Amino acid sequence: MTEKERVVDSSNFIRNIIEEDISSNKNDGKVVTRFPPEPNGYLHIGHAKSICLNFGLAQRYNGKCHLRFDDTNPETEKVEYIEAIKEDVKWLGFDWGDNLFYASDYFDKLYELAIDLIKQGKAYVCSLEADQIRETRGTLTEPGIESPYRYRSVEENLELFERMRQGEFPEGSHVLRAKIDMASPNMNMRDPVIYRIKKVSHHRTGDKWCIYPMYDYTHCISDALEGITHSICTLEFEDHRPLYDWVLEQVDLGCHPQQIEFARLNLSYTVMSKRKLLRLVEGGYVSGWDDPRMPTIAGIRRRGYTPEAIRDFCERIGVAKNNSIVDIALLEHCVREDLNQKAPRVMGVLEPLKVVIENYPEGQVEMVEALNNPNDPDSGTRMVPFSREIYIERDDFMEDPPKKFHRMSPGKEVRLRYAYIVECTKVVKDEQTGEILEVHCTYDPETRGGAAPDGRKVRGTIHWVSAADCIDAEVRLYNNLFTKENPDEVEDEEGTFLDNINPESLVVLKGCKLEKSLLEAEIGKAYQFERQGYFCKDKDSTEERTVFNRIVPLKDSWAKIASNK
RNA sequence: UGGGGUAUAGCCAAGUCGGUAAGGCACAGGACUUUGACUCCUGCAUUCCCUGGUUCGAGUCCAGGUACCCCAGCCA
Repeated sequence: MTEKERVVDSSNFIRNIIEEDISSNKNDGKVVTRFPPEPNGYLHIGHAKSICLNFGLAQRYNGKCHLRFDDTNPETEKVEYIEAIKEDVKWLGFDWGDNLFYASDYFDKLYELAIDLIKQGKAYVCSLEADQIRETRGTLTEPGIESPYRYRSVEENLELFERMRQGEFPEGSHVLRAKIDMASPNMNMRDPVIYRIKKVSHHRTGDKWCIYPMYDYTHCISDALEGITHSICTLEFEDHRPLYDWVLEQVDLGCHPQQIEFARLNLSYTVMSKRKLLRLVEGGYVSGWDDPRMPTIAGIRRRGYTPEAIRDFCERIGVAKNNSIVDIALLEHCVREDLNQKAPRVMGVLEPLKVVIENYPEGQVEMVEALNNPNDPDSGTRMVPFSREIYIERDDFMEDPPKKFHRMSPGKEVRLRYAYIVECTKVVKDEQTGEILEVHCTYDPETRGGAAPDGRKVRGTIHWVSAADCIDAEVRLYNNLFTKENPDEVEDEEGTFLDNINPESLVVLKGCKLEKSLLEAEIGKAYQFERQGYFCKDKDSTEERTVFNRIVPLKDSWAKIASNK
């Protein structure tokens, strides 16, 4: 383990539990976890926390982590999601090996065990309608009322359940319920439904079944069948733990995993629930599940975030039972830290301003040598064309600059990175509007490469691109999707999180001028545009059109100073 | 007014047997700088939700409060 890794290697309560279990030789010292998504949507960074936790624990303790699709509700699930989820888990850098499972693999066994429960008198077919079941469940403060069907004979239950399976009854006419305690203060224990009739075909089992088991019944048994030792889930399942344990005690599979709950991830300035994410997509507020502003794994990947950064982030946020909202700045920090190490540097001008170097020979082009990554001595150099007409960033020129402005302004010297030291001699403006059209400079031929042989100090260094030798691009700048740390905080009662969408979450820049070497950039590969941020080519790029995404901007202490004025 | 949880800095979060508050992010200074980036220094909780109690000693133990989150799907 390197020094850096040790820094973020902090313990958490789950690791403590597992370490105690290992030292007491519980489960023969083995650790088997699982990541159990329902294939009814795309994964987001909250799932990444769970994936990193479960797979990470397995790695750390030489165990295994299964990928298991919790596919018990065919109405909402699709194979398309299964494929997307697998891809996301792989992209994050985890490997389930042979341990790919589906709850639907266990439908036969689950059915068999349900019959067992009936025979034990622990489950019964209830013929109440859905709202009758709801009405008799009681409230948070009042106990429920027992179903009139609660004491049906074992024979009758067996027969009815079999007929449910055969498809003899319409949806909603009967369910199988566990017989526990209608007066339990825990609502989950008030004779929960464990099987319901759904006459829909399943994406894996086809039309074999028309009854499907419920989560509470399925999940614990699936865990036990797979020999899971630690079944880690989020806080809202804490109330379900007694039911998890109850089911396993009744069926006795010789394995009783321990359910442990932790707090799900919330991030500032974004939303994480499947429902809200779906609304953003369906309402056209974003371009799709992989819109680079989305906190989905697909969005994050397209944006250019790296799996390494995500894993580091998940390590740093820790694991606890506290409801919390993590500052998105931490995620961005992790992305910058990772990209700073590996992203090749390049020059790109986002909002171009033409500069003419008056004393530079017309038509001359010379190649200047630039470092690919000053922070990585092994990254080598590249040659960048320089000529009489170049573009610089509009922000890097001010006709009448404030005190600490170290960039280009009339009469002041500034360095063009890797090229020459220049001095602004003239500003050309539109006579009508006063807009600055171009700037003229002279260069000092003695300063090739940017060094001053006489040792004179030049504070500012700016990036540039040769006008005749650059590519035109569209650059998409992304900002927080919402204007509020907590998007659910709305002004008036009628409002929703959608009212807090940041109108500047996407800013499209056209006519950006990029260093020619970017022509061959592969989609998704991160580059640092020096002094700007990290960018990657977007999949929307074509032969005719180059599109880059801004992954994350560089920190900008000048912007802070300037905005304080 | 039932049950289950959680409270340590602006945001995360560690804190085993009670021994005198880790770390990261953010923020603020400074150094360095051919990226106002990076890196490097420095600062940032006399106090752990509150009130009592036990103790030589309490974030840790005890008692009583308070605040917030979750639960009444034939969703997971």
